[in-house]
Amino acid sequence: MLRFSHSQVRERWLFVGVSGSGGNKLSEMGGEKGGKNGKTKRKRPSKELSSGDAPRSKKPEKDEDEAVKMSEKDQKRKASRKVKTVKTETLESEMEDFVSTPGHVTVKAEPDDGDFVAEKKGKKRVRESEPTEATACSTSTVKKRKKMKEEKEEVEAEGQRNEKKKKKRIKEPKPEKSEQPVSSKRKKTKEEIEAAKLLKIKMKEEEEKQRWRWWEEEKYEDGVKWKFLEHKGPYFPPEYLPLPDNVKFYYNGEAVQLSPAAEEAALFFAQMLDHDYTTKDVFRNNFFKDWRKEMSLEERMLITDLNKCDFGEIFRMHQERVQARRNMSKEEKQVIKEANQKIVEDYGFCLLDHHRERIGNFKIEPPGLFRGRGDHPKQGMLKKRLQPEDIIINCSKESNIPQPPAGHKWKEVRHDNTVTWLASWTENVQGSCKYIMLNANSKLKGEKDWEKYEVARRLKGCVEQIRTQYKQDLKSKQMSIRQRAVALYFIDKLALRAGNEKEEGETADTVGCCSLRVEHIALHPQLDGEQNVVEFDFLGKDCIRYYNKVPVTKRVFKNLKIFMNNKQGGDDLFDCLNTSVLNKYLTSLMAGLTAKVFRTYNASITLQEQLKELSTMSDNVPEKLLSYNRANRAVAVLCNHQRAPPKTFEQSMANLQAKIDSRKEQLALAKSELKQAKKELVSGSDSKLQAVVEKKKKTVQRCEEQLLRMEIQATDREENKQISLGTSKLNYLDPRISVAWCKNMEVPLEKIYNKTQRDKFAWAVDMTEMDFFF
DNA sequence: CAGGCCACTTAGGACTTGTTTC
DNA sequence: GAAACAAGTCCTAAGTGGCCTG
Repeated sequence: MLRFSHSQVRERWLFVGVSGSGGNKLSEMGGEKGGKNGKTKRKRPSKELSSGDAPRSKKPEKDEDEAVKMSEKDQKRKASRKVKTVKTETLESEMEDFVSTPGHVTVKAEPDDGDFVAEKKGKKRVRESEPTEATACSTSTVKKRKKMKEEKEEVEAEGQRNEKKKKKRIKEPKPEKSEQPVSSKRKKTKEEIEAAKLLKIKMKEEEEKQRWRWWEEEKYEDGVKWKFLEHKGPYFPPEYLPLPDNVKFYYNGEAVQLSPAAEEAALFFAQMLDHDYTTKDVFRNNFFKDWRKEMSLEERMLITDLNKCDFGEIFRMHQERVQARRNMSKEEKQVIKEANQKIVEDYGFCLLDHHRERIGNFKIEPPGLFRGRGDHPKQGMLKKRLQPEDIIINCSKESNIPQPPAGHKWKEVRHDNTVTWLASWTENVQGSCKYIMLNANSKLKGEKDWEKYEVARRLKGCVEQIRTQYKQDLKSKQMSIRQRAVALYFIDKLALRAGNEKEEGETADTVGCCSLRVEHIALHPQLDGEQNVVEFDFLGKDCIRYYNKVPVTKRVFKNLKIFMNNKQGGDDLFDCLNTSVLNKYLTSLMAGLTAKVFRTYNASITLQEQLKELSTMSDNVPEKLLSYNRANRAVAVLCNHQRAPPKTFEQSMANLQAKIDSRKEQLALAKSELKQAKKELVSGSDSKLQAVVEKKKKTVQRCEEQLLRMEIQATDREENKQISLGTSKLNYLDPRISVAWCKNMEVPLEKIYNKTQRDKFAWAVDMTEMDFFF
């Protein structure tokens, strides 16, 4: 069953699972990996993925036979493995075969105009190839435009946002949800409500006034991120509190008093006992190995088998604590909340170029057990407690340098204004760097975000040329160029990620475009009435399964056949290509162009096109919002942004359906009552009866509206079951498209963006006019 | 180039808070 | 006022891609 109504979306973008198994999450796909093969990059033992592993919910446990078969296969694959170096081979026999095939001239699926998709329905993709008004919104233009508008609209001195607010007040007599008075003891008087509203508006205005309008300022010279930076340093988690005396750990049935370090690790494990993780061998083994490192010699001598460990009492204590926290009184919760607010107030902000900016993650990550995603080889390893001695601080020389906690020292204090982080450390599980950085609504993040969309808009100007070129390159004599062309075709058409090389044995086995292996695709000359279908089945970022059946052009199909020739499942599909080569090429075509820009570009352009196609001015607001969500959803499907269906999905859907049904009954009743009233009115017209009719009419109308709203909600929710809209909204969709749409459609921005999102996109909210065009 | 390091963006799930409904 | 549900926030893992060195 399709989760998304594809008919609403152009064929080009959506080839999601015809068979219906498409897009299922497979983050916990089973299958043991073959042995570790040193720390070589890239090549890794492969899993049986493409052979049709069912989604996790349906997947049967692998039996032993299968496991044996697999390891044999793995070994063969390993034997066949070559180290991937980027070669430049000339295609000889294949080339001949390819060029001499007359087929490619008449391929239906590859019209000359370069439109490689839409032909399926005979529908032509309209691509706005004419240049947009201005690709870059320079600050001066912004200012000028703003000024002009202000004059034109005779806005008061405070600027256009106030006007907006006024409009809002008129348009939306209903206060925002959060502004609604608490349904408290006594009803507040109208005046009080009004006063509260005014106060809220005033506070908003105040906030607006304080907002740093960095987008109206000159940019710094290249590489400089700030001129002054001051902060308080990171906030450390509380020290470990040993278990109470009545809670014991047992080994082999006997109570054992553990040393603090070992006990803390035991608690980490016990806390996770109700989680699937603790049943996995890899997790258990990794944990046990690391736990033993924390033990004293005696403990290590005694505790040799995790299966003989009994964490029951610790687990129950933990459960009780969780419960107790839940059962806390309002007052107690309030106290905690206030304490947390104080911490945020103290540590959550920094001073950047004399503006107070919110820090994104000012808290040091607490110790615990590493929870990798999917089949992560390091899951269960102990994530150590960080000390100030592990932390590097970055701030201005002349600033108030943060004090380390008493009795401690920082690892280093540096003053590097070419980076955006305030503190950093090396994490012990993967050995990677971690950073404390600013919030998404900060200048540093916002400016970068804006820049990202400007690069994507520049791509719009030359994308057709690039497409023409890579279609040409499909015929190249050089294998590396052909592979580059096919990879680019996938990246552009399917919005695949670049696919950097990964260190084997260090992370879960996931791939992107350049790291695809032969086993990840299957070629079908004919499938479901389509020709030249490529079936993708692989785990991408975060072990999210990408499953898709895509008709491709004959040339691409043929090339894939060539690439797969004489290779085994575990071999790289693009053995003459990697991301660095690809990106170098892309950058040569356009400054700033890399593989990921295609994702941003295609996501944003899809949103813009979908909005244009789906939404109508005459719709009411809920209908417009449904259209917006559908456009957003088209992007999420394109980018394969999935989520686990909410646990309560079926139930809440059923509830909603029940509500719809009962409302339907109400509507029917109201209608018949109206009919009756009308009849009575005809027989004896008097003003009382007239009033009754009017009243009934209103009831019917209200019922209809409510029903419509609920039905829209049901549709929206059903279509959203396994799709996550947030990721694309936050990372791929140029906010100016949404802002302009809201203005054009007269939809309040609050319906699309919540407070946090409006903050993050403040630059776009402020500068976008109705005529914005991506 | 390869390979490592570094900085930064993108990502889904867990957890918390707010709202609605009974 | 509690339960159910939705929305919003937090958390940190997992990507991308630049740069440097040899």
